[in-house]
Amino acid sequence: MKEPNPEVFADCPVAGVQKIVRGKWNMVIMYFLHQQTLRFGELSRKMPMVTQAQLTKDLRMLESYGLINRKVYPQVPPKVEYSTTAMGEQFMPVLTALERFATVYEAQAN
Amino acid sequence: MKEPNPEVFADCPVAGVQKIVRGKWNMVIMYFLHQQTLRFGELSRKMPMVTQAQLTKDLRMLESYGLINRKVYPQVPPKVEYSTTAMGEQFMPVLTALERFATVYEAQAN
DNA sequence: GATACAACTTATCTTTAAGTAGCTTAGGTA
DNA sequence: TACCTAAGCTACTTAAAGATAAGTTGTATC
Repeated sequence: MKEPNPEVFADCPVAGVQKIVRGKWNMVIMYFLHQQTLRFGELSRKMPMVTQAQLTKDLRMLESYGLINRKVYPQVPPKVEYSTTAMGEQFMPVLTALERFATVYEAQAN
Repeated sequence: MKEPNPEVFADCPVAGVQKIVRGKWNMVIMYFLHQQTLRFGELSRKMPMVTQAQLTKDLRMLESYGLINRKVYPQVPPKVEYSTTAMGEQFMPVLTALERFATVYEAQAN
């Protein structure tokens, strides 16, 4: 989003990371994992409105973006822990900014 | 996003404004209108990959959220100007934060 | 032998977002 | 008379995202 003029701005850096922000649950996941490392089940219980299938997809997506870590313990039953990466922490200001805006917005909408 | 614990956080303030961030073109529109007031056609020409129908929808959506103004001049052919509202300006930090993150992200992804 | 556990898959269905194409309006110009 | 303009609207189609429900795995306990 550096170039106001070009007709096609495929080079816009924001375009590349927009998917993170456009996923319905990504922000919530990042919020919880920013607070603490969590197992799949723990996270799932914090977000009961999200199905396991969806949560799996979203976690994989965030992992592929390098925002979260996925640590597997070879056990039975399985144990998998999720945590934010350094890059994931860099993302937090976006969430904070949105949260701040939301607060202002709700206050005005009375 | 204030409450880490509750099972259902429908009261999360972010949920209410998430739609703004989840629209594919809303950020781009806000970016351009933040720079200057623009007519529909001018904006459309800056975003040639967006059809007029879609642009109309998105502008109406942003207007309904109170982020942009729509000023109609009763002329023929019609003239309509779009600009950001005070609330719209409050939204800018979100875009800035995302832009900053995007820059860091692209740099690392090399 | 049946049931339970955690962390998934897989398949299918529904919803939402986005894209495409053509129509409209009212006055001005060729 | 026909065509052009700006800023739409309408109807339709396609694609993407999300939701639902059931099945899988390998131990371990009842």
